[in-house]
Amino acid sequence: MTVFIYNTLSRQKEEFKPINPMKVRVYFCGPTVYNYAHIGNARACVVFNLLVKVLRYAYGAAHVQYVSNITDIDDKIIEAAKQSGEDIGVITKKYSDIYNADMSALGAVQPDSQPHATEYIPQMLAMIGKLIESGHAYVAEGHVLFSVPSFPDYGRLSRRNRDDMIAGARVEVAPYKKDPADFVLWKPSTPEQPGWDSPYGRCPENLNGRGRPGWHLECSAMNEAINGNHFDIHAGGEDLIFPHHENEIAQSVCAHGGEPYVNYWMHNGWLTVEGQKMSKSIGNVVLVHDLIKRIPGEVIRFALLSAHYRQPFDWTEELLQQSKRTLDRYYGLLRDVKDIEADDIDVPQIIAEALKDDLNTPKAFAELAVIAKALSSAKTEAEKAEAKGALLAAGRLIGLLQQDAEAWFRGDADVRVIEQKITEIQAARSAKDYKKADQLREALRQEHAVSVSVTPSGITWRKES
RNA sequence: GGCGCGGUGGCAGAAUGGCGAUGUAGAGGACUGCAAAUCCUCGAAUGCCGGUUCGAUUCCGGCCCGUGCCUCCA
Repeated sequence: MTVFIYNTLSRQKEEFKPINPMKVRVYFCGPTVYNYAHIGNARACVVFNLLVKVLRYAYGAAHVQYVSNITDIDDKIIEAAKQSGEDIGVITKKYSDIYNADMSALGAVQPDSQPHATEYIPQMLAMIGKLIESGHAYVAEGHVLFSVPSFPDYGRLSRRNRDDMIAGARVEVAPYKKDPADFVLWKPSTPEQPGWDSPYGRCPENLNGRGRPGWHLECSAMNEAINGNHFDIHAGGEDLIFPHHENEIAQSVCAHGGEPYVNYWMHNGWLTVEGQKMSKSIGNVVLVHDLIKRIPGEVIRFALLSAHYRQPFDWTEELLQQSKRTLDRYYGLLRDVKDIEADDIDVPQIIAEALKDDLNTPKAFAELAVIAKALSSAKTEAEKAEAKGALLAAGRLIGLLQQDAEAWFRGDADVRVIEQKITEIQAARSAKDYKKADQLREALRQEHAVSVSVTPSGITWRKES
C-alpha cells in the first residue's frame, strides 16, 4: 500500500500520506498550446501519468483525482497568432487536440479534469482581489503585482533567498515593481491583445481596464476551484520549480490566509537529444507528432520510462531502437504462447513495490525482464500461463504489452496478401524446394518489408519498420 | 556570481557500509535446410584524492568533468 515520493520541498524521499485516502488529488502542469508537444513534454506527461496509475493501483481507481491544465492564454500564443494570422481560439483548440491525441498515442490516460485557463478568469480575479485586500498584492501602472516581501516563506521550494535572486538577476527590473522579486498577477492588454474586464489598470492607455493574467496565477486559481485550497501532489518539469511553482505557492498560501497549498512537489529531470540541449536554434527539437508517424507510441513510452524520472535523460535513436527490440522480444514471447490462457493474477509485488518506490521504473523494467525470462524458459503449460499472466499484469500497470501480439508484428501490412505468400512458402518448404521458398521470402522482404521466420510450430512473419 | 543535479561494464541503467541487478551489444555453444527467434555458457563497470570504518561504489570533505535553473520552457 505504501507509496514513497521524492518531495522537492524536503529534497528527500518521503512516505506518501494522503490528506484523504478516499480522494487523492494530483495536479500536473500541462502545456501551453501554441505548438506541437516535444519529447520533453511527453516525458513529464508519461511519467506523471504513470504516477496516477500507481496511485490508483494503491488507493483504488475511484479514489484518485487527476487534474492537468491547458494554458490557452499566454504571450507566446498571442505571438503565434500574430505570426500565422489565425485566431487565438483556433490555435489553442488545434494544439490542445493534437496534444491530447499525441499523449494518448503514448498510452497516457486523459486527466479527470483538464481545465483551460481562460475558463477560470473570474476565479483568478477573485484571487487577485483577496491578495490585494490582504496586502499581498498591489496595483501599479495597470499591473497587479504580488508583493514577495509580504510572504516570508518565499523561496522555500527552490531554496533561494531574495538577496541571491536580486544579485543574480539578469533582467532589468520593471520600474513599477516595489521589490525586484515581485511578479505579475495581472497585466494590461492593448486593444489587439486578448483581455478581460477588470477593476485594474484603468489608465489613459487602457481606459477600459482590460487585462490578462500572469502565467502563474492560473494554476493557483484552477486548483482552488478543482482540487481545493490544500491538496496532495503537484507535479511538473524541474524547470518549473522556480519561478512558477514558487510563485504559485506564494499566491495560494497568501490568498488562503496561510493555509498550506501542496504537500508533495514532484519534478522530472530534463532531457537532452543526442547529448545536446533540445532547442529550436540547434534544430533538434523532437516532436512526438513526428515520432509516432514512424514508431509505435508504446516504444516511445518504453524508452521514456527506461530511466528514472528524476535523472537527466538523453534521448537517442539508439535508445529508441533498443526499446523497440525489447518490446519485439516481449511481444514475440507473448505470440509464442498466444494459445495459452494467461492466469488472472495481480501485478507481481516486486514490480508494484518498485513503482510505488518513487516510480522506480528501471527496477520495474529489470523485473519485467526476469518475468519474460521465466516465460521464455517455462516448460509446462501451467508455468507458461502463470508467467504470461504476470507479464500482462505488470504491463497493464506500467502501460505496456496490452496489444494483441500478432497485431504488434503486422503493423500496417496487408495481411491477406502476406498470408497468401506465406501459404506459398509453406508449400515450397513442404516440397523441400528451399530455393523457391527462399526466393519467395526474399520477395516478401523486398516488396512488403516483411521478414519470415520458421519455427517448430509454423511460420511467423513480421513487418519491419 | 547564487542555487541545484549528475558521473556505475562498449551503450542504457538500478541497487547497496561487506557477494555490484537488468537490458542491449560482444564471444562461444545448442537448435535450424538456411536465417530469425529461443535456450545454455562467458568476459566486461562504481571519475580523482583524502577522511570515517574491520571493510566505502555507498557516508563525510576537497577536486575534476558534465549539466540544469536564476528570462519563456516539461
